Amino acid sequence: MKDLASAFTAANARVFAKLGLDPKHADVRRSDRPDLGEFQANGALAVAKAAGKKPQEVAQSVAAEWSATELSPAPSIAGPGFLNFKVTADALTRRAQFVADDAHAGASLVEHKRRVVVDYGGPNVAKGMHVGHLRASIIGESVKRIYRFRGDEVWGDAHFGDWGFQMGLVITALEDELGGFDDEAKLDARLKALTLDQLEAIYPAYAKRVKEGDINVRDRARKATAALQGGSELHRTIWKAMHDVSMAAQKRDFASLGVDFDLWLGESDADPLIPGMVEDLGKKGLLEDDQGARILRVAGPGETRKKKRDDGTVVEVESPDPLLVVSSEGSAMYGTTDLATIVQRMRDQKPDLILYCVDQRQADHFEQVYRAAAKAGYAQRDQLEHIGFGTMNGPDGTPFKTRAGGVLKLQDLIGQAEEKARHRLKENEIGADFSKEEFEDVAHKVAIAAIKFADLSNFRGTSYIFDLDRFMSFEGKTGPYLLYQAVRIKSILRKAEEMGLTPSPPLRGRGQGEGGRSDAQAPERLNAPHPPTPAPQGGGGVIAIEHESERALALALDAFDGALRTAYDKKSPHFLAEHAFNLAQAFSGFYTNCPILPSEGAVRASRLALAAATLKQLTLTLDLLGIEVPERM
RNA sequence: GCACCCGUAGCUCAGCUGGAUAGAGCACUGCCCUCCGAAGGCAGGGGUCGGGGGUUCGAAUCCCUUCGGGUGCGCCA
Repeated sequence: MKDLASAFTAANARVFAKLGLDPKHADVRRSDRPDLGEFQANGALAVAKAAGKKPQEVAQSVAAEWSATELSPAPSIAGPGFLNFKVTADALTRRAQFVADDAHAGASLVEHKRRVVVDYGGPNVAKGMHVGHLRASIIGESVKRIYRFRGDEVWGDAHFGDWGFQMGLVITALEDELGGFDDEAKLDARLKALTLDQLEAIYPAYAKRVKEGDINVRDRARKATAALQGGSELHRTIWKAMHDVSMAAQKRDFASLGVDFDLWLGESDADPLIPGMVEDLGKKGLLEDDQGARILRVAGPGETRKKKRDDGTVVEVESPDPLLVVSSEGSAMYGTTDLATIVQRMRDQKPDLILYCVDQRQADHFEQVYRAAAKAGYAQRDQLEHIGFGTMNGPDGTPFKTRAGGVLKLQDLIGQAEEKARHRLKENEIGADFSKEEFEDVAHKVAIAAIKFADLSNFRGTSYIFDLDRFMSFEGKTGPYLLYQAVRIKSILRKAEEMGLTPSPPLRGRGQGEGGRSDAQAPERLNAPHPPTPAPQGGGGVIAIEHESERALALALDAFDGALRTAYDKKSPHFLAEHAFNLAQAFSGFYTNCPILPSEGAVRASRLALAAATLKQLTLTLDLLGIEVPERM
């Protein structure tokens, strides 16, 4: 069953077609003038010009043709030709009942199922997870869930940063620490004792030295990089130890964030494909020698820009810059690895689409890689898409730093949020009767909900200011508020059960007893087959929409599919975050104005069914954002 | 220097394939708990949508220009 806006649009398109008007202007959407109608169509104005008629006349003929539909009475005309619709109680009730009975809460499937790889997270072997990885992980996880939920076949890939110059740099640092790698036993012992904390300390120190012009370190690190990529057994052994210790720590961090991958691959996994790929690129005549390196030009004819050189002179160069495929040291660069990863994915997953959920600042880089892939025939340009996002900033508006100026570790950030959650819970006298385990579990869920919702309620493309106090507030547009609303409904449904009231079908199916599970189960739930037809209606909980607040709630429930489709099309979870908040608010109004348990008979059954449907859809929406709802809080 | 992104209420942000009176949260003011969780609800004040010009019946939205902020620009990833 279609959502109401789609049903209206389809019906309106038929009317347009019948009148000889272009149906593409027939779009009907939720009204932004609720005083005039619940849905609106503005197409009469646009189409009037093309048809050489007056907007008012077009609107009148459309309105006249509409009179017979069951969806709505004939629309009213306002202003120069706006059409305003009000849904019939019948149509709205049917829709609400469908959402209540549907295992997917009214969400539609994609028309054409695609195979999609979502590349996100992007942790770095030599750097622990910090706040910089937060957005990539949170947004990517949500995009992955949204795509999967709509019916695509989806692989999430962590794409570890475990290759390239950074590895050579850390190996060089270790060489200095040990005074060389000649003593095998010493090296072995050192590798066994290696921790991620140590890697985290080593890497920035050496990166800084190179950045400050230590050519000796730079050249040794480049040689070490080339040796690693060249298959040196010593270098591979050291790399493996670093890789393993880092991977274990990263997996723990992802788990606590509620982020999970189908593929735990890294840049290194694409390395075996590089020699063959470089050879192939050479054969295709795409590579050129340039200052000792081999490059692949991706700019089209006439694509140039001006560039300022270090000496101050300005020259005209091609744009985008060529992709540097092989460095003058003979090693593979970032772009080379990314290109090889495309080859690998096309071979293994055969995706129709690869989404890269990576910082917006890398837009130019991906443009180079995508163009190179298209030129080489590895993928079509429109199969590759960069889902860029802005930075998470501190109060000063620049990328988030700790007070000391360093990066904040992910675990410390989560810990801070949990601490605030504990305080808030205690302040509100929640959880006094909880076991320690449940209390900690709730605090963790509240913390994660706060962090994720704050991130996902902003459009991904823009940067936002991180303010933990604001995010952790239990009031307003926050994660904790949404959890509160969901938990409040759970509480009502529990009471209803205690009163011996027959739970309606959706309550049994999903709403109750679903929380408190591990994160690992979330993707599995979303993998559940999407039923092509709604589940049969149960005996209890027949919905009847009477009160104005019930109407508002039903309209909010109906809007889920539209929000989901927009989030999918635009790869922007914030449309779903917005929906979750609207739904929670609509429920709150309903809760205030329409007593559920204190009412009786059919009214109570209907309201219970509405509450259960709301919980189901709210839980599902939050799940698509990667947010878990506790049983109580 | 060139390119891209952003500038909307006191603050944090939506809206931007052009459409009616520009929205939300916080903060502020005032109401509503003998009633299912008030972590709530309702009402109100608050805006030259950075400035200027243009296209259009109609511009926060499209084009040009200007100012302010951010980011990127081959041997890091």
